[in-house]
Amino acid sequence: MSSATEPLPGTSDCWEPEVLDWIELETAAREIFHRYGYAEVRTPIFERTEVFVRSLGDETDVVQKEMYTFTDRGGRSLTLRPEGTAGVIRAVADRGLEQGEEARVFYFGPMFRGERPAAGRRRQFHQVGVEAVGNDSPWMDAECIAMLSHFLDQIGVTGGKIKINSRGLPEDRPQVSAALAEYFTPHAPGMCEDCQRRLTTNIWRMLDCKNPACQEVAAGAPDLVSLMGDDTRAFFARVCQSLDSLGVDYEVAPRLVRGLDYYIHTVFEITHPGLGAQDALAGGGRYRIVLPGAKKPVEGIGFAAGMERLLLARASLGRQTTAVAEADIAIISLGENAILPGLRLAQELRATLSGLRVKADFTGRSLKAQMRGANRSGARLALIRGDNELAENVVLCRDMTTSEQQSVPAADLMAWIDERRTTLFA
RNA sequence: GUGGCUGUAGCUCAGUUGGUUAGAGCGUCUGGUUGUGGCCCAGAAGGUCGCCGGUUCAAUUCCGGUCAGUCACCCCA
Repeated sequence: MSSATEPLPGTSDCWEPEVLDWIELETAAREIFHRYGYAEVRTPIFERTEVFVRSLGDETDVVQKEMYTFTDRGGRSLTLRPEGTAGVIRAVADRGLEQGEEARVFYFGPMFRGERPAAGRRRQFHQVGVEAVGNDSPWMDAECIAMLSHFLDQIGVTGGKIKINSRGLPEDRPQVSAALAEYFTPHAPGMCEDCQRRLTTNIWRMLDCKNPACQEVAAGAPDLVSLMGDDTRAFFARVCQSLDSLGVDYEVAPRLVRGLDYYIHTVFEITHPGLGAQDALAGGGRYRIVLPGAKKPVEGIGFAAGMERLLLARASLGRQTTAVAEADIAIISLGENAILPGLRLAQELRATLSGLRVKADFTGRSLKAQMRGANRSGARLALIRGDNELAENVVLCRDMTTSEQQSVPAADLMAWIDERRTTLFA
């Protein structure tokens, strides 16, 4: 409403208790990925523009129309990261990998794409991702997908569907594209405008058009993997066999195409019915990236999951966010003389009774008003002092649950609370 | 970037077939005798009816534009 204070389109402010869901998600991600021997990495939120252009591919939609790119004071073109992989690969390359050395890392943080917001799609969104860099093993792909599945189970996002496919190697693509062109060209007049355009611009995309008529045509398209080379087919077969052996539930999706150019071999995606039109929870695959100035490409496997979407999917399963009280102990000071002693008492409590949340009221309002505030804060114990208590050197302790209260000598207060700690703040 | 729907108090929404002081519930604040919360009762505060322009004697109500939200397309997490 008040546009001056509203966050920009596609961005939002996040408050407790939602913040607690995010922390829980991050904690679960750390716990799971550490279990697989991955280490957390934090890379910058902006990079030189070429890092993304070179990695994602200059023809991709992300690069062509979705990046937040700006020129800095030194005249360099910089870009707010639209995804996590490119920056992580740059960081791994910068640190250097010995021959045969692997880097297994995970990350989370904000990503930026200048798209029109929709359900589950924001301009600033957040991803949790992993990258296993410096390997070319199909078993690594299988473990990566299994790890993603494990992570989803752990955070309570059930009901997702894992779809996998192979994009083959660059050398496999000309023959696949040719076969697609041969198949689609005669059907093109009956397909949507987008697909007629894709016939020349991005023929692979014709496979996953959502237009019903196009889907019907695409359903009869040749099997891509069967058109690829022996090694590619063997690689993909190994990935599938490994997943079978691990008991991971997945399906091969011959028409799964992903939008970034760096993918080779295995690509995968997890969709979830609780999400709406943007139904991808997570996506990833094997990639080969050539960084600006690098001689050799870096190969790895990874995925990224949209954190907003993970939370949406979990909410769609009926998972409630648990509201946490603001405070365990409320300190109420009546009259000006009591305010500074109240401030000091709060500090003493925080120092002595670690883990308890203490909120002091310095408004000088009526007892009634301060009690109302204490109640609203969820505090289980109210510590009240006015001139009378100060004169007698006691603190009036009120149990907000039972409404019982008693005067406790100030000198005994810490011990008094500590004794009741488990019953009061269970 | 394109299209559909929406835009009235902090929140959820009524309402005016265009006509003086725009309503409810929830929330907030104060009070219901001296210093006691949650329930109840009473009262109060709080709105340029998103913004700009047009039509009209008169617009929050009609029209246009714009901004924002939302959903969908494109694409992706």
